[in-house]
Amino acid sequence: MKVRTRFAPSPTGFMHIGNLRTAIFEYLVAKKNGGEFILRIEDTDQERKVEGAIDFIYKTLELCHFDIDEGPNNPGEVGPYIQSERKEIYKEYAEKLVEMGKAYYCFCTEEELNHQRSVAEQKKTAFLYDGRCSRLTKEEVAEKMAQNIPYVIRQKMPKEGVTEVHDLIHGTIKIDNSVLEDQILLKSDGYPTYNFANIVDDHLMGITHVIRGHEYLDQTAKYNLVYDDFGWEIPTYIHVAMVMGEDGNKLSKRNGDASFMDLYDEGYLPLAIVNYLCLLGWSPATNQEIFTMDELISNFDEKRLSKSSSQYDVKKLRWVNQQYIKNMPDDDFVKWVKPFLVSAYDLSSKSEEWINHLLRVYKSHISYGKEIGEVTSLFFQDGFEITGECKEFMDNEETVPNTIKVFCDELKSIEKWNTENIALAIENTKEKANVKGKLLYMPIRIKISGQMHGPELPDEVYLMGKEEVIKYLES
RNA sequence: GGCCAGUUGGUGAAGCGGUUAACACACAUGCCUUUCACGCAUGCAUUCACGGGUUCAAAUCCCGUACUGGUCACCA
Repeated sequence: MKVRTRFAPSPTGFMHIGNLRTAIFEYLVAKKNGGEFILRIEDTDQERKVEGAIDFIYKTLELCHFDIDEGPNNPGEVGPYIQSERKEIYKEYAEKLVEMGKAYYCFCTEEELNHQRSVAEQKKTAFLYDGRCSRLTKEEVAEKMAQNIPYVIRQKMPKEGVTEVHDLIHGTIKIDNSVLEDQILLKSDGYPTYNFANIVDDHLMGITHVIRGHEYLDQTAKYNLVYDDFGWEIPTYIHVAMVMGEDGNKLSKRNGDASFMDLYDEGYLPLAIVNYLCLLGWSPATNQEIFTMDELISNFDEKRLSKSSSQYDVKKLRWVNQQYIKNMPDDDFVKWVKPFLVSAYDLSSKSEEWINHLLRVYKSHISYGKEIGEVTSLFFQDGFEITGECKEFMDNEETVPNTIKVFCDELKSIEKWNTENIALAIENTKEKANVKGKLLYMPIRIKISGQMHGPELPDEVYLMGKEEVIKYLES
């Protein structure tokens, strides 16, 4: 049987990093087995629906290089792929269960249930729906229907025994049936509950591996009971451990960097994010850490997924991202970072050539796109003060004034402004001023930038521009 | 509160009864360099949440305790 996995997000216009990680694992399981990856939109909660969210999901998955074999925008045989368009299907299946005697109509109102719930709470006992509507006679049901009393469809759950859940990484889990409530399959608005829609869709769409967050593990017993009632084959379950925030708590939207788009906007490369996310809760059999998508597919092994949750760590993400940056050809790098520089500074007076030179110089200095702004700030500052260590150096070394004077004269005589000639000017200064090492470089560096560090001096001088440098040297 | 799962250094983790407890990030130090970054080198868990048991031998198997997380909706 062909392996089919699915990614089933809600259309909220927001891609949480934990969700994306689940999608990655789903994608890898499918592709590793030569199977198919399906996108299904779970919008049974109409209130949370956001305009354009489907395109947003497609865009995100495309950025991450996931090929969607079937989905709302590229349907296959088993559509529709949007749950709100499948409303009738769920109703049909729910009613089928009623006919089979495995489910029943329930006319209890929410108020009644809430009341019962609060009574139970006062008695400090767990509340489970008592199943009173399952005892309604055919006639009573017909009568209530005729009166148009709103109803839900509930599944009859066994009251005794245990239900076993087989999970690929957790093994067999046993859930006591006595804790299971007669679950609602179809809501009074005619929409299915999330769980029921999931089961029906997964079966009808031929999903073979259900990969989802650990928080669904307990609920899986309820799933199995529905599969059993229909006589459907239960899929392979893989419950992946959750991702925690850097503070050890669950990731939340509040935490800005928990969003894929936020990371993307900050200049993290989608494939680097995917790569990093894979390493959270999964480890390859070898020590390799940087993978192409193809390598990920061939190396992935769901049996090596971790049982315990892991913490999101930006520092490691930065490192992974840096590896990707390092591996980019220079031209690609320039093309990619430029927008981040553009959004940080006004570059209207700068030439294309200048910008490219600057970006190349800083390629090994940044670990994410936005960092380019911080790291190049000395070329965009409006003047500076020489303080602290720098001032101390300038004041205490006798050779400083002369070195600067000599270098300044050398620069003035340069005809073609390029790094080679600047390097030559530095060479000449070394001889004429008879200084070398720190005493040669530092005075210049400090005088033109107010800092003791920066890129290679010829590059720094070059990028600063002749006029500007001479202005600082003579000040 | 009931139930379910998890627990190896600051972080991600390997480990599957006998290893000096891999590897990576981070951190520290050193080298390289005019400096920063890059790169390179070295160091960083006497111990695997804790307590008991099984065994010649336990991070690895069993039991209990603690802690963490999840779950108990006409939300997904």
